[in-house]
Amino acid sequence: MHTPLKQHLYKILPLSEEEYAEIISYFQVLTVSKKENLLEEDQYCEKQYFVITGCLRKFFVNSKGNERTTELALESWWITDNHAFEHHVRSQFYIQAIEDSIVLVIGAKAREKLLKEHPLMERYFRVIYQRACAAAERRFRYIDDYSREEYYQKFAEKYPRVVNRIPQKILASFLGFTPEYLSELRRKIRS
Amino acid sequence: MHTPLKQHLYKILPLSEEEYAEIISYFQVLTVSKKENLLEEDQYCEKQYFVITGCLRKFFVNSKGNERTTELALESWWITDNHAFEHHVRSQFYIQAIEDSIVLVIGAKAREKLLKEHPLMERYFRVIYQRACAAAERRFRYIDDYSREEYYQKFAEKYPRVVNRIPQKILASFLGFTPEYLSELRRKIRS
DNA sequence: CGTCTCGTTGAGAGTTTTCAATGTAAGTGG
DNA sequence: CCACTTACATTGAAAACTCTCAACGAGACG
Repeated sequence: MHTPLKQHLYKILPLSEEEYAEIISYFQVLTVSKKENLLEEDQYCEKQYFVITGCLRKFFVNSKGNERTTELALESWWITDNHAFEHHVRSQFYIQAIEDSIVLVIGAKAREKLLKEHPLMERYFRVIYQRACAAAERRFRYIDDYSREEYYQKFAEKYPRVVNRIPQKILASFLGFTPEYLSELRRKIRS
Repeated sequence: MHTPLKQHLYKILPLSEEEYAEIISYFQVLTVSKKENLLEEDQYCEKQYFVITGCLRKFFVNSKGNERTTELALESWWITDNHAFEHHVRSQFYIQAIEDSIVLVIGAKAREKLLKEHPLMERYFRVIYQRACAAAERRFRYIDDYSREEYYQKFAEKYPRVVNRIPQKILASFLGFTPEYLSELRRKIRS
């Protein structure tokens, strides 16, 4: 069950089996079904999630009442509301399962203890966050570089698994436009 | 000269004066004048920068030949192309001084050594990157939540220093629209 | 079989961009 | 310090893009 996290850790850190076993004991397994929320707006975000199987998303409800997806997390991705998590303030986001999923959970206090007891894990999370930053930087670049149509096309080429897996409504809200407009783009591309 | 970094470090880590002195020895001071590039497209990005005084930006040239600014770095901010920096590939970005600036520089190899000799610094960078992620998440939220007009207004309220300090052309390219449209918005708001 | 959500379609309205022209501020060399 | 040059900011009109709204069809699920 913990295998994906184990592999993820080993790719970044040299760990003994013993140390790995101790580290993994800080995590709990959680099963969530489709559409279930792991976090809701106005709640404190005390946890960080690592996706074993399935798919999560982070979204918020905008001023017009529409859901806007800001992040997708597939297998072996971390997800949380980092701002709320670090500063212990209420979240402005929801974290929801797109599919039935299995995730690993670690609470804020447990993570603090983990980092204290196993300083190597500082390196692990440093690398994880550094990569997340790099991904965000490239995403800003993409958004800016391409028209919505090109952006959708590039995304579909690069992540066909994602496009075919998640509802178009969610994909549209992630790419930054309306479902109707996404429909129009798809038709345009088809012909 | 190193004071801003010293304060930044001390806010995150408990350091002895000796350890601080060793750490700081990994950095070099660099003076750049307005419009000077610290990084150019197609170069390898071997360095990471910390702004002491002045202001830097990261931008790229899009398919239409326009400059799009993806990141601004004022005093006590870190900036680099994280993707190119980590993977030792050529960058798609420029890093340029908006004003005459003084920055601290650390190279990729020096940083690896620093992290090895002073594992505490893993924690420092973990926190830095975690905050950068949180900032990126909130930025995605803002972009999605508000119309361009509202986005500009919110930004101007929140960062008046920035708005009054940098050329509108750059501000427009950071906020994601054309300078002409920014002009129009400003007039609209004025009246 | 109903019910609900999701995806599609089309028309009209609102937004943002493009392009070209003008005005203005700032930097440079004499 | 002035004259010159260049880059930046503004304006307006037309074109392009994207959204809203309302309606319909298809599939999922109880």
